[in-house]
Amino acid sequence: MMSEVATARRTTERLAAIFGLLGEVYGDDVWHWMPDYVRGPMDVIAGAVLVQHTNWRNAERALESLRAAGALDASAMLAMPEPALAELIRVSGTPSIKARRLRAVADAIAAAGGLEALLALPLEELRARLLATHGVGAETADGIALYAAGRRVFVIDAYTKRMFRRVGLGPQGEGYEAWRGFFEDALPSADATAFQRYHAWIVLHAKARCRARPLCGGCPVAEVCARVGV
DNA sequence: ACCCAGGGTCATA
DNA sequence: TATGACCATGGG
Repeated sequence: MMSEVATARRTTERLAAIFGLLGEVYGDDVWHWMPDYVRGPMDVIAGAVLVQHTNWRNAERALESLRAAGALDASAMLAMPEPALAELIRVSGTPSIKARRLRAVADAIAAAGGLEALLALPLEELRARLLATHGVGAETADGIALYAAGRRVFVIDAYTKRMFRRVGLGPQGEGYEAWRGFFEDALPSADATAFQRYHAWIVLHAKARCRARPLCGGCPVAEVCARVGV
């Protein structure tokens, strides 16, 4: 029986090996997966809401629609009737729901005294405010904290859980906080920029035709799957 | 004609 | 804590 310390070290080594290989395949350009039209923090925040249960293609169309209407801005969203906002983002699906959520986020921004003020809050305060916002759950909140505020937060999504469970890694339970803590604790030397890359790589890898047989042969990056010991 | 997509809320047990 | 209905559009 390995000691707890040895097990933890082994976990860290395996994670380092996996992310090292993913890095070889996908490169260090974090923003490669998040296209050019994402120009700033507000784009990231609005995009995080718009992409919920929707593909990026449609989320980006909705984002461009907002930008073209001058509505990619908290005060502009609050000044607009909700149905009008919904119409702008219809293409991303569930328009009335997302319009309400965008306005809730805009409220949170205004309450904090502006976007920069919100993003500058201490991490725990930032997470708490985001989580208290209608339409913002754990994943969306952490996505904002990581990519808009540049905080050291490991974003957990369905891809991450599936992929790492497949290789026998992960926390005891399946709860969001357990998963987040697992990566943050097991990767002590990784900073916020590294976490941005890691999450991007996981998404890219999961979308690389690994859906049928995740992390095994048959996908374009099977070498990664093979070399991490699946 | 299905099925899914980078979720979250709300109700239920 | 955990499961299910619901939202609603575009692409495969």
